[in-house]
Amino acid sequence: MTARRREKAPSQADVARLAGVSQSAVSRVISGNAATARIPEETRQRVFEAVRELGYVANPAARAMRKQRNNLLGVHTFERVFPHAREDFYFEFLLGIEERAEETGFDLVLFTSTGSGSREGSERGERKIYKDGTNRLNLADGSILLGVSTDRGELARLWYEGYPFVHIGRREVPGAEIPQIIPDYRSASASIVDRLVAHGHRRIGYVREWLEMEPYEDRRIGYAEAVERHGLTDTSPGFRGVHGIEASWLDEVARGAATAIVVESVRLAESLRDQLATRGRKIPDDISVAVLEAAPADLSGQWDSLEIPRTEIGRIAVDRLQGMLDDPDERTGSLLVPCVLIPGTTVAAVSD
Amino acid sequence: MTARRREKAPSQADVARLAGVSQSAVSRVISGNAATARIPEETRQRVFEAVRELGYVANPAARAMRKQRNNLLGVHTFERVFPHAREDFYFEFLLGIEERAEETGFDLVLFTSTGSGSREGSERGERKIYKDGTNRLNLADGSILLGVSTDRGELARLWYEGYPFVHIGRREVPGAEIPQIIPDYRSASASIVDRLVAHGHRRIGYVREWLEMEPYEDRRIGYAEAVERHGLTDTSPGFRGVHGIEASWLDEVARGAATAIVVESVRLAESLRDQLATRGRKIPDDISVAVLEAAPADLSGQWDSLEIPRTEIGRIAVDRLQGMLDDPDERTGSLLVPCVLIPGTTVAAVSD
DNA sequence: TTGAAAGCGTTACCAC
DNA sequence: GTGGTAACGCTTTCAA
Repeated sequence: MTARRREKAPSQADVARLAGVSQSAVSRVISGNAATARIPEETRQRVFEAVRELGYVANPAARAMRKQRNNLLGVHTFERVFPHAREDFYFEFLLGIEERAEETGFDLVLFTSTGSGSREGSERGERKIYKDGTNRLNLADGSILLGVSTDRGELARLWYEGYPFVHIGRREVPGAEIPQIIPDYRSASASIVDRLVAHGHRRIGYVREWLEMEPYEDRRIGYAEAVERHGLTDTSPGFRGVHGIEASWLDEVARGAATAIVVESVRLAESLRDQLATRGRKIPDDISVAVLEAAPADLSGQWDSLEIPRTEIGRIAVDRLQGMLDDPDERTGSLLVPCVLIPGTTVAAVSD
Repeated sequence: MTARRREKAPSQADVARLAGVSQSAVSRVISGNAATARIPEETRQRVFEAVRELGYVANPAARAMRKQRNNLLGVHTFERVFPHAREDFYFEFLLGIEERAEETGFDLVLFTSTGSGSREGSERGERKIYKDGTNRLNLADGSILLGVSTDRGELARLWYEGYPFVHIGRREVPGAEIPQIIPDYRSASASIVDRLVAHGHRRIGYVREWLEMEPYEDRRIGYAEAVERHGLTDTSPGFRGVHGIEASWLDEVARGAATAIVVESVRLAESLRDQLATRGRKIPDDISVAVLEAAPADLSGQWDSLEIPRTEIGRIAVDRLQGMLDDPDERTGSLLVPCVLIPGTTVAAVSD
């Protein structure tokens, strides 16, 4: 037995010839469009036999061209997928996307060709949508976009051209209403504040990351609104717009300027813990701390934090996109996905 | 600014009309086939302008159909990718595949549509290549297959039909010479034995997993050959074909029946360590142990083990496949990739 | 230098 | 019920 030299895959025409029917009959038998034209069992059998004999399989390119549909969903990440996949950033999103794609019978294209291309070049592997005037995304019926260093101009153009896509994570693009699946950091931040208030805290502080992207904006807005709503005082640098942890402010905190602190990241929370420790203050006995992102439990306990339903968001993105494909008018509307609060061991009732 | 309602993407015909040239001229300008027919700068400019004005981008399906080429590489895993991606099984292969695909300007299709489809159904998510008589792999120019492929018939058929693919990992299919990228477990196992011998061990044992797949066969053959070559004695159950660890044999080992043991997996090595401990025997002081797979260092040290160059194998698979695409006659030949030995803390010179 | 025209493999419409 | 036939959008000869 030897592999057939790949000269030309058999086409419907070949099948038709062998079966002694017309090519269009073959098409109808294979596409199973029984409703339109019932084909006598006898003919069907002849066709199927020829198909088997020739090992015929439909040519997806031709089919795609004809039907303007591929059953292909694109996934465009603005950085390489797999180096990040382990950290939880892309990983769980993709998990959900894959699951849902499988359930709904779509294949997934990973747009890797749009990268910088060099081996050493950018470990970041920054990728562009439009490259030498051609938009590879068109290969797929529609795409899910995610990543950090999103090029807003590309998003705008993509949207303007009417290409069906959704973006995971909020991304503001002037003049374009990008359909987005957004973790609701804003409400989550507010709830965190509510929780602190419920524990009796009235003087609280905020520590922010240096990033100015929308997801952080959302946290800040939600926090600020809740502070306002509860009539709390916050004089922390983070609340005023400074990122990182200021030593002088921490001194004040150690002296009682705040009884609770909301922190944008685990990284900062850990640093905060250490710096408080050097000032003889313990979490949560002296100061309560809550984190505005997903925080794995570690040896010192579990941060009061958020669960970001990434897998679910991935699944939703697929459904949303398919909705857009089915009904091209549904090109609007973003979706807010709630984050649930994870109670930990770092928030306690106010002590004084 | 409002998103263009996606009626019909502009075609070359539209561009031609706007630019006042023929459609074929547009094609030649865009595909940049300057060699065949030099187009006057003036015309080129007119075309490009029309392209920009219309926002024209080539239709990949049509292009693919015409050129019989997609610049798409398929990745077919026989189980879901992402649930496993974290464990090192698929992950590092994909890392290499992605890297290399990016470097060579290919996109990647993940064949997810071929799964069972149900949500609850098979967490395993077993996937088939041929599903209702259609072979989705055809979507890609060629594919890389990996995973625990249960269905060898599919592999045989795929090969017979002449579809270009490579398989990562050795997989024996009667009557078909599947091009494979194979971690050289056989040599690696032999080297492990050599290493033990160099440390003075003459009575050694073997512990095998219950799986009977080729990768394990390779380890067993390599081991057996080395044992033979060195004229060693091995009376262990694993060497005779029994899987798992037999208590009665361990008793003998504790009494000195063997001074070194080669184990197929970390899982078994850990179990072995515990069971030796209950018999008052310590690794490596009393018994040396080496593992025939990649073993992460843990608290109790680093197993003497293998490094399986998975990322490199992923990269090689891409290159190999592209080689097959460039030259369809190169449909033969598998590739053996050496595994390097990782010295650890579990092999010592023989004590008696 | 440029344009006309022939496919590539499917699907879908329309006569028969 | 079935078989022509016209697209789908592109590339590539072949003439002009």
